[in-house]
Amino acid sequence: MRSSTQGVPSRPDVADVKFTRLQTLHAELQGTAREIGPDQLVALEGATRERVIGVTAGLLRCFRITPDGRRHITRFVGPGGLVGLGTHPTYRNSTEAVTDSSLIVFPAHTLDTGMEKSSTIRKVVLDALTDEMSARDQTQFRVGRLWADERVANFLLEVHSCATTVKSGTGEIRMSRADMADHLGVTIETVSRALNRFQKLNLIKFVDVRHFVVLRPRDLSHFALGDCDEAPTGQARLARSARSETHHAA
Amino acid sequence: MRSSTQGVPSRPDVADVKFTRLQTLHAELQGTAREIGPDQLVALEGATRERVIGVTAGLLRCFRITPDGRRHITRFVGPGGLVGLGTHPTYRNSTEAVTDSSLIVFPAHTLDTGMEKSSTIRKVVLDALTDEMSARDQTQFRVGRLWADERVANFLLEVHSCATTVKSGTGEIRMSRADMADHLGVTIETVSRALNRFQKLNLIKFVDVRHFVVLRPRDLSHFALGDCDEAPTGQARLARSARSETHHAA
DNA sequence: CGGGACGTTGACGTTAATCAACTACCGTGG
DNA sequence: CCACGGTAGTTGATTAACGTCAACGTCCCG
Repeated sequence: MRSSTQGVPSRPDVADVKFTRLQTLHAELQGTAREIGPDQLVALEGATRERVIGVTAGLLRCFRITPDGRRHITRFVGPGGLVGLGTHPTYRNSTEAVTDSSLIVFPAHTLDTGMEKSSTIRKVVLDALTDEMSARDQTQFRVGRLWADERVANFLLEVHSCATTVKSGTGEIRMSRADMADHLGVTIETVSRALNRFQKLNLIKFVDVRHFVVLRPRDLSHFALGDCDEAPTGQARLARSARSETHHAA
Repeated sequence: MRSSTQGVPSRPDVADVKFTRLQTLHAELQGTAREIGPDQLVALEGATRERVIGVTAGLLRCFRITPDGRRHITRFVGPGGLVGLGTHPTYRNSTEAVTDSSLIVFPAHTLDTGMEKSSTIRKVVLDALTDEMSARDQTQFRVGRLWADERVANFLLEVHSCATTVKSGTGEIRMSRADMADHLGVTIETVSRALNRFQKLNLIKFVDVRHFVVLRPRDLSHFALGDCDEAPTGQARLARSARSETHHAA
């Protein structure tokens, strides 16, 4: 299913590293496999955190819904990702499948005891938590300080770096426009318009509604500050509230 | 300095729990104390993560700056809070003091070895990471799916719950409007207008520019969805993108 | 061929950013 | 003591960004 089945992985990219972690966990703890279909619920916000869930294939979304019906998708969890880590007694987000997905389920207490006994498991869990935190830094920044177009561009690059089909360089958007919108904190219309604007600017090209090719990666990342390979050109505007000087180091 | 010095804490609120954790860590690892003043740098984004920093007094901000000068404050870290946890080799945010602060500094490797040896330290670190993650859920949601006024209200309630002076019920805003703005993803003007609007609506009253009393907590939390004690009244609007039905449980 | 989910596009209205003036509150030095 | 300047905060006018409303297109599955 992945390049790193047994032997040396050819080029250990991020997905491979995460996937190996999950395999390690499975080897040590003997989780139980499980298949689920789109929109099936995996964890409910507020419910007792009885299970930790690993994703081997497919995609999950973690989300919250406000009393008035707004949905916020905290994160998407793909292959190698874990849901339900930490010591909190309940799930802090609901989680459901975006697409058909394969899971490995671990009872939460086996993780707890496993961490006491095995330094391998300790490392895996800490690394996974650290990764999740890094991802949060990125998404929080994206939603917190970028304009709508920039959010979409930034997300697109994330999708592209994670999910590029090996042969063609084609990125796959595995979720609906509504999912993207609820993750990025904008409306579906805004997502749609941003994407089509990018296409008109020849930054990307849509193969179909869910598959795209990045034509001009550099220019696209100018929109996507923070995932930058390069410094931005000049089209970005200047914030007033940033402080110019930073003081003595600790 | 805090209610839980040695004996049983009178009423163990969130701050106390966190503070006790930091004390435990200090007792086990013998960190070194350190005092710093406003705007002094504690950690630099991208630099090697050599130290883990605990806060005993004051307030820190963790932030990123874009190439074009926008600043995003990921989080504020108050007493009991920790900066630099996890296994990532570098800091993922810069950190500096908002106010005069007292720190305890641990070399990162002592945390690593400490977690291998001591299950107490393991628990402390995991709990701290879990707390940080919960806080991220909250801030990400706040910035991701709330209108400007709602963000300010939500943040105000967080400040109020964490930092209320015991005697008077007065909340203290320990950072500037610019800090609030860069955390909430809005401008200083918008923050200012929101606060003054709340005052005109008799939801809060400002003692001075940094101190406020919540006059009508319930009505204020209606603006602040997610931190709600109650369901919202009717002024909030309905999102289209939330799905009505959730499917089978796993 | 009809219905429904999903996506796109356009017209319009609201929100919040921008620009700009102004006030309040320091600390410093005449 | 009061001018002076610098920082922080407020307030108003204007504009840009994006949400809302609505129509329409496309694809899929019956």
